[in-house]
Amino acid sequence: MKQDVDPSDPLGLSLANRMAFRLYQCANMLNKTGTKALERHEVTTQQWAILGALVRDRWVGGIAVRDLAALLMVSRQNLTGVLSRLEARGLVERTVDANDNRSRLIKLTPAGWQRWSDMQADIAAYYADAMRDLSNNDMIHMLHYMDRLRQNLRAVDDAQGGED
Amino acid sequence: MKQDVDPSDPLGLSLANRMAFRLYQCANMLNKTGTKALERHEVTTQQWAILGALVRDRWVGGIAVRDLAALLMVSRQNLTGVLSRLEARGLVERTVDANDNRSRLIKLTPAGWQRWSDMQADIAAYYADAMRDLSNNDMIHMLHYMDRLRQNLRAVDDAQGGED
DNA sequence: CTATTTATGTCAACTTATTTACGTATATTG
DNA sequence: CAATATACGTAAATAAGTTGACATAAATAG
Repeated sequence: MKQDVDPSDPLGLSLANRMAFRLYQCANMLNKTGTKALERHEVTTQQWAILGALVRDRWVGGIAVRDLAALLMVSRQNLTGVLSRLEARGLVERTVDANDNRSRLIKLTPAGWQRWSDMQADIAAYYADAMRDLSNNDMIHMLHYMDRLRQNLRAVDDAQGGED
Repeated sequence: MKQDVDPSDPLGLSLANRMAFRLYQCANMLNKTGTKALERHEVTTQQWAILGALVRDRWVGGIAVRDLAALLMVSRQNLTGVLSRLEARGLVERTVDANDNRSRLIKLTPAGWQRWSDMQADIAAYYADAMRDLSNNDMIHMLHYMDRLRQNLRAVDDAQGGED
C-alpha cells in the first residue's frame, strides 16, 4: 500500500532526508572515483556519459544539443561547455543540422570511437568494484526505485517551470 | 546469491551503467528542484545538507571542517567555499578550536537555527512531491542498496589514495 | 631537545551545474 | 505576407565539486 511522504510523519520525512543525503554522497563519490578510474583516458564521468550516449545506434547519425541535454537531464548551457571541451580534444564534432540552421548535430569522431573502445576494460573493472556485492537482481530493484524517483523529480521540475 | 559485476557479463555491465547514469540524473535533478523549492530561503541543497548536519545534537557544540567534510564526503577545499558563503550570510560561524589552533569549529548561528526552522514546511512539501508513490518500505529498501553502494565507493576511493 | 613528518584550513585552477540573457533562425498567428 | 512568438546554441555570472599546493600548527621520531 503505497503512501506519499506525509509531512506529519517523522519517519517518512527522516527516510526521505536520508535518501536525498545518500544520493548526494553516492553521486559525488561516483563522480570522484569514476573519473579517477578513467584517469588515463582523460575522460570525466560526465564526458563518459556523453560518449556512452553517442555510441548508441540511434544517435550515430548525430543528436541535437537540445535532445542530448534532455537525455542527460542537464541544461543546454552546461552541455555546451562539456561538448566544447570534448570537441577541443577531438572526440566529438559539431555539424550544422541541414534541416535547421540553428541546430548542431553532435557526433563522435573516429578518435572518439577509439577512445570509447579503449575505455571499456577500465569501465568494466571500475563497475566490478563499485557494484561489489550488488547482484543483478539488486540492481534491477534499485533501478526500479530510481526510475520512480527520476519521474517524480521530472514532474516537480515541470511544475517549477521546467527549462528556460 | 550475490555476485559481483562480472566484466564478461553484458547484463551486469549494462545494469551497472544504467545505475550510474540514473544516479547522475537523479542527483542533478534533486539539486535543481530542491534548490528551487527552497528558493525563498536562499539556501541551496548543499547548504541545506550542512545546516541539517549542524542542527544535530552531537554537533551543536561545533564540528571541525575535516569531520564535516568526512560526513558529507566532499573535499575540505570545497567545504571551505560552501561554509564561507554560509558564514557571509550569517548562518554559520567559525570559531578557533581551543584544543588545536589550526582547527575551526563550525556552528549554526541563531539566524542559522531560525533559518533551519523556517525551512521545515517547504522541506516537507518538497519531499512529499519528490518521494511520491515511494512508500516508507520502498525507501528503506533503497537506502539499503545505496548504503551498499556508498561503502563500495568509499572502498574504491581509499584504494585510489583517498583524500590528499 | 631538535629534526622530520603529518595534519589543519584555505588558496588557486579547472570542470560541472544552474540561471539569466541574447543573436539568430524558425514557427505561428492574423 | 508581416508581425509576433518560440526555439536553438552559446555567453556570462554564480555555486559546487575535484586536484595540487601551501603556511602554520601539532605529532612523531631519534
